[in-house]
Formats: sequence, structure tokens, C-alpha cells
Amino acid sequence: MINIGIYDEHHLMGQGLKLLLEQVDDFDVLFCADGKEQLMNLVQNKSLNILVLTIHDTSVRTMNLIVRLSLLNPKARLLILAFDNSEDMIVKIVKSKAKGILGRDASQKELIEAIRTLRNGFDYFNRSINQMVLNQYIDKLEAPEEKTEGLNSLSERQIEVLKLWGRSYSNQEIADELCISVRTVDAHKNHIMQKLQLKSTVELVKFSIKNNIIEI
Amino acid sequence: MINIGIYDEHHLMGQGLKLLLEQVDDFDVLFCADGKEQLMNLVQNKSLNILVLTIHDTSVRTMNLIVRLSLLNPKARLLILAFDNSEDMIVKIVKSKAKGILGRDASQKELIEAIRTLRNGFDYFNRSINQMVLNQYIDKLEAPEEKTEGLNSLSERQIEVLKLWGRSYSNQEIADELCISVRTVDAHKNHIMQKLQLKSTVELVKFSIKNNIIEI
DNA sequence: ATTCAGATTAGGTATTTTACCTAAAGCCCT
DNA sequence: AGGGCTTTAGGTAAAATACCTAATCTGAAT
Repeated sequence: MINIGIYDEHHLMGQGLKLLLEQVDDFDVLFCADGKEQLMNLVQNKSLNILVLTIHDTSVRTMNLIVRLSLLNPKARLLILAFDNSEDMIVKIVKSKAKGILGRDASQKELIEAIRTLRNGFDYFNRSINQMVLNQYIDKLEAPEEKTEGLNSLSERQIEVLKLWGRSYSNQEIADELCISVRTVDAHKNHIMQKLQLKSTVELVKFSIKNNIIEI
Repeated sequence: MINIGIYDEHHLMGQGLKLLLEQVDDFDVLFCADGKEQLMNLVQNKSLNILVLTIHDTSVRTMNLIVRLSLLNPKARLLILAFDNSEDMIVKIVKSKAKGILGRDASQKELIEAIRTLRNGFDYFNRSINQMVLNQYIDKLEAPEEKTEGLNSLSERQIEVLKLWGRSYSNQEIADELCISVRTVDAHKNHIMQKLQLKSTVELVKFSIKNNIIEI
């Protein structure tokens, strides 16, 4: 018997997952939390094997939650249902204490397989990561026209610089972070401004916000 | 009998919702889509009464999806399961063609009630909106890191400078416009930054946008 | 009425950032 | 193999910023 706990901020989703998992004979859903404090208490249940955790963002708060949960009950292995297939999310989850990830495209079969894999002491990462990277690629292919045209014309590196700059990094700090010269950072920003036909840094901030490069 | 369609990008969540809804005797889940194209085809089913749609963001793409769905089958009433209780999301959904919203804290009972309400020709907004607004208020109480009151502490002149600067005026141009020295403009900006405890011009732009001093 | 806080004004100086060049090396595509 | 783009980075002058000081002015409180 595999004892499973569920956490989803959305109560309905938790209930749905519970029904899904209870269809499997040797799965037993011990609890179904939708609040963090409630979860903190329930996760300490000694007979818990797997904790299925739905996460929607990679904020510090969320990542701290993962760490705290793994400390509260190291025997309960964490399976993350990620709602965002972004590279950022994958990287952060892989670095975290979680033992497995499922993307938003995962099937019921994969969910069950992932839980069994974790129960057997293995991690469940590679498949979903590959899938996510592939999906990202497909997403880009499928909807290239819906993105802001300006954003597409920027290179990865340029967006990287923009992201750091948007977090109030100075040119020097960006240079240190990326291990390049200050002049290069400056050059990147100039190239961006030229490409996007922006007249001022203010417009660059506006553009970045519009295109979700920086958060407001 | 109420004929229901489900759309959730996350396949598992769709399946979970399906199980939840099928527990109700007079609910019939006609389909459970997890891709946009698939959904576009299925939604045209003439016997469809309610389409339950999970959305995670308020991007143009998502909002367009709602419009397109309502055009493809005007008789199928849209119930949105919103994963974000932000004001932005509420406003955008209320403005959309959707007939109802449920927040992430909604219970199974509310989901069923919402579907019945929609089926009876009424909209299901008020309750969830009130709930969301309340939740937002609680969130703010819990995390008082947000400071929007800063605007009040600024003087007229300071806001004037900020407005011009937000229109991409250079310091010199602001000085000319206001018939003061460049140094004064600089001083104003410095005083503002000090007052608001902002570390960079990027943060100043964000503040200005938040407080409707400049337009995005 | 006088003090006092803060708003507005502006100068000094040093540092940082920008604007506008050039240019080499690498990569992808045809 | 060459053309175009990216990434890298240096040079120099101009602009903006940071961090000072400080003189008026205004409104509110004592």
C-alpha cells in the first residue's frame, strides 16, 4: 500500500486528484490539504510515503515550502505537479528537495508511474524534463505570431541582460553576474534599444513589463 | 441533464474535474480537452450546456480564447476556474464573455452550484468576486510588504517631474519645460527615491506605473 | 511671532551610465 | 565560403547619478 498526501491550493483540484489516485487499488490518500499550515501538520504523518504537491510559481516562498516539507518528513518523497513548463521552473524544482516532477501535460498513467517510481526509491525527473523542453519547443512553433514581435527579435542573452537589469542590477552587477565586461552589458542594452526603437530607459522598462521580462 | 465540457491545459486536472462532476447524477461530461485546437472542435458540440475552463493567466492569448469560444458556441455558457485571485484577473474575466468565475478556494459544492446557476440562465459572479476581494484584503494584511501609499507622500512638483520623466524626457528637457536647473530636476528625483526607498530608476518606473503617474 | 519641518531651488565633485563609434571572434544559413 | 547576426569589448565624450551642502520659501505648530 502506498500512502499519499495531496496539496493543492485549489481545493477542487485537490479533490479531483484524490479521486484520480483512489482509483488505484494500492494507493491510499491519507489527506488532501489546501492550506499551508494544514499541510505542515499533516505532512508529519509517519506513514506518509508520497506527497503530491501542485505548484504554480517559483517564488522564494514556494521553494521554501518544498524545503520545509522535506525537513518535516524526510521519508515522504515529494512529487511536484508543475503548472508552468518554463525553464526557470524546471531548474528550480530540479535543484530543490523534490524527488519528481510532472508537467501539465502528464497523463494519469504517468502520475501513477511517477508515484510508483518514487515509492521504489528512484527519482522521476528525466522524462518530464525532456517532455517539457519538447513542449516548449512546440509552443514556440505553434504560436510564433502571438508573441510581441519585438520580444522575438531579442536574443537569449539580450533578454538575460534585460531580466537582471529589471531586477535593479547595475551594469557592473550584471557584468559580474554574467562574467562579462561592463562595456558588453552596455553594448547589449544599446543593441536592444536600437532593435526595439526605444528612446529611453523608461521605455525599456515599459517594454520589459509588457513582455513579462520583468515583474512589476 | 446538464452537458458539460472541460478544458484544462493540465490533463490530470481535467480528468480530476471530470470525476468530480460525474459524481453528480444529472451532470454529463461530454469531453475533457487539454489542447486548444481540440477544444475549438469539441466546443462546437450543439448539445453542450456548460464549458468549464481553467485559466492561469490573463494574457491576450487567454482572453482571446474566451472570446473565440463564446463565438464558436454562444449557447455553451463559460464557467472560469481562476487560479489567481488578483484584481487584474477578476476585472478581465468579468469584462470577458464568461458567465461565471470560481476562485481557487471554491468548494465542490460551489462548483456544482455555479454550474446549476449558469444552466438556469443566471450569471455566477458576485459571490466569488466578493470572496476574492476579501481574500486579497487578507493577503495584504498578511504580507504588508506592498507600499502603494508612497504616492501621498510626494509633492505636486515631484509628481510633475516624475510625469515628464515617465514620458521619456531627459533631465535637461524636464528642466527646460519647468524652467528650472538640471540640478534641480536631479535633486527632485533624488528626493523622490529617498522618500520612497527605491534603489534604482527601474523601481521608480515600476512605482510610477503602479500609481498611474505614467502610462505603460 | 517665531521656530521648525519640508519643499524647491541650485551648486560642487566624483562616479557611473549612456551614446556612438569601431572591431574581432563565433555561429547559423544558404 | 561569404553574409548577417550575436556576443564580446575597447575608446571617448556627453549625460546622468550619487552624495554632499545650502539658500529661499511656505505652511503649520507652539
